[in-house]
Amino acid sequence: MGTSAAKRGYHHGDLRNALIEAAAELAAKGGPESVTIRAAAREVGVTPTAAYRHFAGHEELLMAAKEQALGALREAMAEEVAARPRLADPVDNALVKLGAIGRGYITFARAEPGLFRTVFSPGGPVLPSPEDRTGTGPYVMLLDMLDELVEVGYLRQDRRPMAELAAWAMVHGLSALLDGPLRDLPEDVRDQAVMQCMIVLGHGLSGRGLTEEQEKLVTKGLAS
Amino acid sequence: MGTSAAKRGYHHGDLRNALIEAAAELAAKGGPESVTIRAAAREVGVTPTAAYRHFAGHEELLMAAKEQALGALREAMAEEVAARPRLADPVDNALVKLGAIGRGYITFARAEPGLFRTVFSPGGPVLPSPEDRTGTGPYVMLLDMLDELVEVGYLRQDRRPMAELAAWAMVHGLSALLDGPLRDLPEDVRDQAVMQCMIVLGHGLSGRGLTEEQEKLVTKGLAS
DNA sequence: TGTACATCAGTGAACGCGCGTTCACTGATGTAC
DNA sequence: TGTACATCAGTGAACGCGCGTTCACTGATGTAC
Repeated sequence: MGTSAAKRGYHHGDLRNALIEAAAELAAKGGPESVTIRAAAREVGVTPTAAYRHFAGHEELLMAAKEQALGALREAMAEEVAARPRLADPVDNALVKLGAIGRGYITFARAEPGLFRTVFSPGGPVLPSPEDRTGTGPYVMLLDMLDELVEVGYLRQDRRPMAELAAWAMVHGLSALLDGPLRDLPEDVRDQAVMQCMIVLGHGLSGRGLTEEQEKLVTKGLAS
Repeated sequence: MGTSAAKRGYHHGDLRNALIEAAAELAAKGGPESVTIRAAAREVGVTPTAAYRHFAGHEELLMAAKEQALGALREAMAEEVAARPRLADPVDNALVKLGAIGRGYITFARAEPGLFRTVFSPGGPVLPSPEDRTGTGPYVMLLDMLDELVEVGYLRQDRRPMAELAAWAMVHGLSALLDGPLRDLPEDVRDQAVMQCMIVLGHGLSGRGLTEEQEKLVTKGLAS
């Protein structure tokens, strides 16, 4: 028999994936706290005990939900990037990518707050090691885009290190704030805020605002 | 009798505050999920029922813990700012403040992850309304500092709107990431990341990196 | 100054809830011969 | 092709846990007279 067997009778056929899907739905609705073995089993129409045939325990199911949520983020970002036309000017093209990546991230966080929280809940996935640039994860997309910014001459080589962290921080921070203390902001103000943050980030990556001495002041605040 | 009465015998004397303090300690140790009426009562050495003399229910205690945590953040930031010497050059002075505020925020998040998470847990405090600039809250400190950056001529008047959101987003994002996917970063890399983010933010606020056309590319990705 | 009494601030027992997890079990499946 | 049997994937009942919350209560406090 194939894997086409839906839930019929006693044997489910694909319970593991059904539970993962249910877990992701729970996460989408209520965040990571809503992901429980009992709730997932209930959703699928199966006894909680049955879940233990496929998962060692609650933690393993939650991990699967986190991966699922991360996958959804990846897709959302990739879509946003793919939706942009390729521009002739290489600098322009790279800057558009920067905007697309940021927008994809922030838009996802707003559209799927439960999943977004799930990805970044305590004990979530750790930064992939720098060498591991295989795959098409969100982080890798970001790294490639920044490398491109260097190649086209917008981002100075010596400013490339850690640029990904600054970009990520800006975009992640705004996403988190819009789902937190800024949640009551009117729609149009929110949109403006997103644009403003991307603009500040764009300017900031260029490194054309501060003198070297001023940089020291911002980071240390000790020298004169 | 004064309010100096410690927990003696049947009557506690200051149970409400004792419970709030216990709630804050629980939050510091285990984040907002650890704040329960039963645990707080246990900590104080009192029956859970007693707490209902002073709080309508669990939510009210949690709110108190959030306020407590926010107060701790405020103090940490104020201390960091106060620790900087006043510089003669007004631009330099404002930039130092920028760095101090950011560092205070990020340092607090790292030193007290439980409290930091509590402040920003779902249902946390909402952004104070723009008119309400009384008090010495973290947000007000930020607004004042940015106004100063305008006065001294570093930040262009027309870039002032929403600059606070960009600054907050950068600093908040890094704080969150360092407690999340970046938690395994070695100490020195972490420090460098903090500096890099503050530098990018400093450059970014100046608005001297992108042309107007490039700004549009980053925010829209549609024009040519 | 002493005493009766209202009020306040706690106790102790109990409720129902949803959770994770384990146990002995049973129905369904597939395979060796 | 048919059948015995091992194995797999579920069931159903139960456990203990910590939680929020409510109930009737009681010890301590302070105040009117």
